[in-house]
Amino acid sequence: MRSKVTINDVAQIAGVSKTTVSFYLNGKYAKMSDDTKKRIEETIEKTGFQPSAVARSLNNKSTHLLGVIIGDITNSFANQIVRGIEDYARLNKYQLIVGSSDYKLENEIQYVKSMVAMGVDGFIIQPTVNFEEGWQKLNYKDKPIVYFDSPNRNTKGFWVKTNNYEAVYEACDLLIEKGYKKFVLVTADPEVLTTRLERYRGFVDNMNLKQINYDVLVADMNTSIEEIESKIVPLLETEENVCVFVCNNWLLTKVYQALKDVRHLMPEKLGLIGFDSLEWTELASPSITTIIQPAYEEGKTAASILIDALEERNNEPPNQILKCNINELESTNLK
Amino acid sequence: MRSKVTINDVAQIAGVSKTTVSFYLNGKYAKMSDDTKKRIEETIEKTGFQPSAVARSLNNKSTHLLGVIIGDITNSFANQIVRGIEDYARLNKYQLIVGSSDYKLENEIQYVKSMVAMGVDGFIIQPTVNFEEGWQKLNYKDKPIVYFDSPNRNTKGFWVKTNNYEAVYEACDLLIEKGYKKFVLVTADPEVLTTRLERYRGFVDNMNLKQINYDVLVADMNTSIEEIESKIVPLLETEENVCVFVCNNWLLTKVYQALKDVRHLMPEKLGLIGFDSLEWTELASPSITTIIQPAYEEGKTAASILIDALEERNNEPPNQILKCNINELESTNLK
DNA sequence: TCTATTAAGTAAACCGGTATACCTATAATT
DNA sequence: AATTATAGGTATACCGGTTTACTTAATAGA
Repeated sequence: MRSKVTINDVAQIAGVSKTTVSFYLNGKYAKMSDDTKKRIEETIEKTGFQPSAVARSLNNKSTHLLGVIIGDITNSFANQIVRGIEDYARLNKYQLIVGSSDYKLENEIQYVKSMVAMGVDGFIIQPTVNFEEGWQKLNYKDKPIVYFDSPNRNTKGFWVKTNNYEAVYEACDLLIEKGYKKFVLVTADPEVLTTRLERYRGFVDNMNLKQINYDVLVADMNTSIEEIESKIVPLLETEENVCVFVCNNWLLTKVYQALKDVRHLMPEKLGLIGFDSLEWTELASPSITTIIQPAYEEGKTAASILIDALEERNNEPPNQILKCNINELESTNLK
Repeated sequence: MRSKVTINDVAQIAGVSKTTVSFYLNGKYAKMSDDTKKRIEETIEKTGFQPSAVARSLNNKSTHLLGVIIGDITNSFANQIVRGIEDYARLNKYQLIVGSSDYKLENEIQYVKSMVAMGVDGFIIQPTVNFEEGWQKLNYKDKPIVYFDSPNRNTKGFWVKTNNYEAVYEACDLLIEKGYKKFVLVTADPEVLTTRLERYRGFVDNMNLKQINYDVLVADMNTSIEEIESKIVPLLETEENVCVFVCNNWLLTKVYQALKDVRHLMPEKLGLIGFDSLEWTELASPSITTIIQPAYEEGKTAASILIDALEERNNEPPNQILKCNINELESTNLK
């Protein structure tokens, strides 16, 4: 049994050449009588024929496939982005191949290679700092690429980002005004991601300018809760109005646990602010103030930039900076 | 400038026929002198040639692409599953096309169609109740498919599920032993998903057998927090040791909010148990006991079943039931 | 010395579409 | 009546690989 019906089958059954069927498929009805058109239509309906995108791609060069490489799909920020990309892509008849790099260059490169082999039309990537170099070496000159949060100098490179520097800077303004005196920045290695670096700088610049006392605690996935605890809790004995500023979502969870024994001091003696909208930040008591990035919008925007580039619509300046919002809740409500 | 180097370019530069290059690419070195082999190798290295997976797929029929359709990629259970699939797939040189159905049959079908057109080798899907019918109608006899949590009667259909019935049954044993006397089951309509029905039965069977007093509260997305509150809180006046058993993750969030005013009664007068590992359940105070499904493992298992089927390795019986674990935390810690 | 075998390699068909150039019969124009 | 235009349609090359059947020269065996 033939499992798959092809354009040849349709042509034969409808009694026309495959050229005509191809014309029909592409809406080129000019050279076609209404009768022929109807016969083809019926044959397709009857056989359930669906043209092979693979065969199509072979001459088109376009697969209508987008390569999406993010750090980790289980991260809520990342998956909201992906969902944004997906929704926009679907409306424009594109599909997504998705890969998690675990923030490692080698994985990014591996995915880029296999996605190119697969024929993706372009890329959307949340890159690690050295990605640009690796990308240049690969020399895929004709594949457009959109970066998240990491402007690049690549000719064909577009980007979308959020105003990390300003958002953190302004949050610091707010917190200082509220009356917090001593700050602890908790961040993952700022040299790995542009985002982290920008947030770090927004924080440090503001602190230095206003001559506020601060510590920086660099942590990673493997840093234990206890270690974080030991770096923060003792400060509460010697300092007034401490505020902990956590620079990404997965670290916030750790810090929240580390503060277990001193949570009752919030928001007066201890403030806490994090990044991104996690389900629990609003449910916690006290609820946690966070800087919210418009992740879904970022995804949508990235997809629109890429697809516009692919289809050579250049309606608007491509690169965009989206604004973060501060969701002020109880954890920083010092009066 | 030719942007993409093809097998013909390699053949020409290396001074051999493309047949020979193709043999090289596929590791068929039998008909090849060491000298030729080396020349091809060098040419490929120098030109950065990468064979087009699209062209390959056209005769192979295999694209090494898996179609993954889940309810919503932003749901933590779903994205853990996807990550599990991804990791296993990558090791086996498969890539993923991912789509979110929003739990709607029409979207599932739309994705299935476009993924088939794209040439995916098989599917992994978290199906809605009527999916099976829609799938049968499409009649893609040769596309293997793996279902989550919904055994099917489709010849080519494989599945992975968790032991919902047993997990709930055993959790009830534990809670009863702890000393809870009166139970309230909060569930979404059990007739809609197999998963829900199994959990419901595990609960009811145990209660009936041990002749424990229980209520069942059926809620949905639109049920208000107040309504849930009004059904549970009054019980605390008349009953001793009430335990609320919530049967899925999004309902747990609602119930947790509904219990806001009586949370301090936990775990003594009021117990609370939920489903799935939500980030906040461990962070809440008191922390919430949940039954945890091995989502990542489920994804991995699904991928292994599918890929085994595709590569016709039939090492082990394909369908699998994975075990849930109870993560006992403070909310049920009655002694 | 003559035949059989083998090593090394290639021409060409094919996968399922798209696109170009070409064909033919009829209608319209001069 | 002869020429041109047009409607309707097809043959064929091509995209970039894989695979089958075939060729040729060198070597081994009898």
